Amino acid sequence: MRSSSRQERSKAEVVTDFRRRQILDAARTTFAKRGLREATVSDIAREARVAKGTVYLYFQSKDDILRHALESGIDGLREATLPALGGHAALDEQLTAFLRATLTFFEQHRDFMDLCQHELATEIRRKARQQFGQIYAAQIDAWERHLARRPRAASKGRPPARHLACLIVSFTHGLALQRQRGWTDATLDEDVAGATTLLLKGLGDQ
Amino acid sequence: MRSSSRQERSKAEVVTDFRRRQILDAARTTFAKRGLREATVSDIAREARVAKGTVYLYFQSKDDILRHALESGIDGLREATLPALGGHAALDEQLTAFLRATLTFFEQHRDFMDLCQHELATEIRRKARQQFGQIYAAQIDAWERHLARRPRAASKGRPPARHLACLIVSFTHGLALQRQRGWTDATLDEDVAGATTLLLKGLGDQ
Amino acid sequence: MRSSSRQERSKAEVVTDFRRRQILDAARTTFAKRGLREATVSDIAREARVAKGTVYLYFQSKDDILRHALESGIDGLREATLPALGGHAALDEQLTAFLRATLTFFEQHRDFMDLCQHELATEIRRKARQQFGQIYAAQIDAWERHLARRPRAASKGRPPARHLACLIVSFTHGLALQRQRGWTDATLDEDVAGATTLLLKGLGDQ
Amino acid sequence: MRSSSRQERSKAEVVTDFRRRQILDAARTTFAKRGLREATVSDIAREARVAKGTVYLYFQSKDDILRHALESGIDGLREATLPALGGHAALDEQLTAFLRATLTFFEQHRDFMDLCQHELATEIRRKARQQFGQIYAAQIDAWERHLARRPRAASKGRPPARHLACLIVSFTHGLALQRQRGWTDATLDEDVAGATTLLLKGLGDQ
DNA sequence: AATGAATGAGAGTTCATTCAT
DNA sequence: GATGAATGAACTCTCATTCAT
Repeated sequence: MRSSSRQERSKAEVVTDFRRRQILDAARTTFAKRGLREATVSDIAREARVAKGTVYLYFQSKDDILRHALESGIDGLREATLPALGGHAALDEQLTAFLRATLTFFEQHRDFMDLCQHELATEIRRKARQQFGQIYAAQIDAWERHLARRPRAASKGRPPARHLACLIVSFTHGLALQRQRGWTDATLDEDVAGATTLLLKGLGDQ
Repeated sequence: MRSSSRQERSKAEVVTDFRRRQILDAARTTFAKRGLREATVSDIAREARVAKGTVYLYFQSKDDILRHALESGIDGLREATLPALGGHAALDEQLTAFLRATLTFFEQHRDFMDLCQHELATEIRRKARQQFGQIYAAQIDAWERHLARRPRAASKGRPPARHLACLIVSFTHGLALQRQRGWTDATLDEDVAGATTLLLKGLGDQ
Repeated sequence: MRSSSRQERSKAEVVTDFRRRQILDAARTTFAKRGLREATVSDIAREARVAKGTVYLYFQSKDDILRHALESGIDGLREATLPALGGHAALDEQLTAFLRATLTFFEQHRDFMDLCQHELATEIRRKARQQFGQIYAAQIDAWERHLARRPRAASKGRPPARHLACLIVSFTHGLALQRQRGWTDATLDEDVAGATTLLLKGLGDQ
Repeated sequence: MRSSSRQERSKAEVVTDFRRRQILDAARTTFAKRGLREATVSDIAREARVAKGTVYLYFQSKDDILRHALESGIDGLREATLPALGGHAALDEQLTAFLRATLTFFEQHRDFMDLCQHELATEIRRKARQQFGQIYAAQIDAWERHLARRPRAASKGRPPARHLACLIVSFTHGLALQRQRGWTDATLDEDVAGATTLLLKGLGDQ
């Protein structure tokens, strides 16, 4: 009896998780397709192939859906990019890894990142931007630490590591956006390689 | 009579132009403050100090207002950045000029660019993006021409000029966004100088 | 076999009766607590500690629940007040008994009567009111018979028994409502005694 | 110019007042006809012969409409009944005046009083009831003062004036309800006369 | 030309009811 | 028999647009 109850519960949890994910996926798609405000709850429900009311069994409101969609997306970006900066690899490998991770993430979550870039309104935008800001700050910190490890890091006439770190992150982010919007015709590999080379030389000591 | 009619007409045109500009300014402000969908036509009218009905004398719809607001903003970006790339100055001066122009424009039109980055939906977003894309393409073309002029531009082992041009534009754009969102603490001059140095070395021939 | 079937049936009937009563009690409580429309079927089911679907095994609809809840409540009022008027007691005893019965019933079924007074809508209200009307009519009839029995009942200059009966019932009902809403600070006994005295003198022959 | 502006303003105010009254009247009718929750804003708008949106130009919400409808109704009851108790007329005249005022008000505002008696939910019901309570308290106070003025008012064996005042008010209220619900066939005059006589004798000193 | 009251389509949300388990 | 997830009709409220003044 007890184990049955446990099974039941875990089954219910699985179903709930499945439904939430199903609706969240539909929401991301619909938000990206229609726009944040233009996407109606009916649209989301239709995309998820459930009734409108069902959506409200799993989320409290349209805003709640958005919050959760953002949250999981932002977590994804953090997890995709920060680990690549943790190691002690050489600068070029590090650059390549970071660029690839960022560009790949934007590529794979094109819809979601698009949404984040374009449609967040007022309150929620502030929060989301803050969270993105934290990720970028963490990326900059990681790069700063990394650059500071270089020999002659603080040699005279050289820009401080922090500033260079900022530039790396800005560059990477700009490249990702540019690619995401289709304003480029290079392959991902070409862009990663080109940017690595450029940055490597740009940061170089000679 | 004719001249009077002309005067009348031209006077009417002046008034019409004034009203359109007045409403467009109010629209940009309101769109930036409230968000694209959250900004109501009433808000815009109030900000422009005219009655709601008056707005519809000068624009066909809310979407029409947005289209015109975007158009003039995008024109501004084009005019602010492309002329800086037309000359035959040295690479470092060119880089500095371009970076400064872009960053300054984003700074001065923070609200508008913010709006363009965050809220454009579906149809209109596509069009606006296309127009931005044209500007970026023009920037890339200009840079490509510029880089191609360098001695040994196409030397072996060196990335093609077009790709480097892409990277310059991406980098600049990324930096502008980063600054716009307040995720940096460097001054504009510091960022321009730092980025110029990095790019100059990154593009260098040594 | 047959007797087993009978037993089964009667057992099933007992269970059914139990469930119906259980749900009806929960419904009365919930209706009184939340209001007629504000009380949801979920609320009622939760209060009855059964699943929402179970409610629909015993009642056809929310309205059906309400109908049955009202019916049993109205029956209660009838049974509480009419027997007190059947006897041949003296006028003062009769008055006291009637007043006490009515006031006590309202007191004990405060929630239910509250509900009846405040929330019945349209169709069902009409029916409930009709049933209340029948009770009041029966009360008036009983009082009329009672008053008509008095010596010199129809003496000249005296209001007809029917009218006096109406007044008694109105008075009693008004007093009950007043008490129910807490707009009085007298005890039930004081009100019964005071009203009896007043009516007794008011009906008196001197 | 100024006077024109004033005229304009006052004209606008008149129109606004008219519309509010128009909608409020429609609301009272609809609330009474359909029930408080069953009456939709569309119903009210239709009854008022305006569009749904128009209702929201004059009231903030459905609840706001209800609040205003109640307020004006409750004010009406207060103004209809309390002045009749202010004078120094003889007891019988006072009784007649009070009974007639109350019964007439209920008769003329049958729909509204019906609504107040039957459908107020939770929060708003509490407030409305409180306000009704204040009116009844004021009526009781007035009666108490009046009764206390009688010679031998506090003579031994006689119920205190306050209690008698309560009974008068309860009686009147009960009679009004009874009439309102159609559970009587006497005319208003007959009921006023009958009740006056009964109370006069009931309160009498003989 | 200018106004703003009026409109009504359409949004988000709730909940009585059903039905597969 | 009992469950509660799923449903979708119907609600309240917003706002782009119109039009009589």
